[in-house]
Amino acid sequence: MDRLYTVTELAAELGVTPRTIRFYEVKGLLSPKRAGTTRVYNHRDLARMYLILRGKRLGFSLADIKEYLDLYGADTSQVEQIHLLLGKVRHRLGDLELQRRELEETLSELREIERQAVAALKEKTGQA
Amino acid sequence: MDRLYTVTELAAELGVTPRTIRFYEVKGLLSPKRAGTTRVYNHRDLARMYLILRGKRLGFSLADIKEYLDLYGADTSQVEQIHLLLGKVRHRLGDLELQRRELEETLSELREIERQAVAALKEKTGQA
DNA sequence: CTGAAGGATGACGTATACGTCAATCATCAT
DNA sequence: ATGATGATTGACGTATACGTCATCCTTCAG
Repeated sequence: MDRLYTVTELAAELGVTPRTIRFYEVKGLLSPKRAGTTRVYNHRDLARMYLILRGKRLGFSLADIKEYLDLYGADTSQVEQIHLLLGKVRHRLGDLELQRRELEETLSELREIERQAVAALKEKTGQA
Repeated sequence: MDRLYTVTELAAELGVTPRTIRFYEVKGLLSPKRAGTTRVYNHRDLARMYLILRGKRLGFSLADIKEYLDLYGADTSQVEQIHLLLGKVRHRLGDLELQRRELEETLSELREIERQAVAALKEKTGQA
């Protein structure tokens, strides 16, 4: 149905403040249509915001995220452009795969701590 | 061999600045011994720094990381303490597992973009 | 027509995570 | 003894990512 949103509505939808959304626009991450001076967001803007927020949860800076967003719908009209895109995509894939490895390590360490805590608990509570 | 380090040496070892390491101390993430007024770091401090830096790469704040570090070697002398620890560990495990899911999503999206780019390239370069 | 609600644009403030610089102090070789 | 080297403690500066007004416009119900 291609709903339209004001900043406030979009913000409410996403659990952020309007200020945040306007800030992202200043930073070049969004560029909504305008009805006069009023910002009007559509489903594409909403989708973009989801990507941005996920990027943030993954610990990326807005600058990183901007580059990442530019990978979607990049210009592939010229072979040169595609090569450039591939380079960037693969670089980012490398970053993410490193992050995943580190995440896995951290997860196992925490699980080990959990295991030890559970064991200690069993002992203390006399469940020999 | 239990080497000892000055701030500068430890910083060089880790690829950060001495300022960073001192800053972490102010924030309560490290507390090296002193020889007079001079900070002296050992292998445990080095290991702690590795954990801190990994935490940063995963996008956590220093405050988060401090809490995380406190999970290692937490006081498990009392059942109550263990329960508290388990709660914190499991909370953090939840966070990390969410992050992993989001990371996987992002990875597949990037791989899809990569796939499309490669396909477009094949077409353009006439490799029908 | 008018006033209240909502949106826009600055401008300034704040927390985090350091960088940079100055002044001081301790130590070690010559 | 001394001066260069390296460490310490402030204090201030900076980039990122917003929060918080204040002020101004527009619009729309009554």
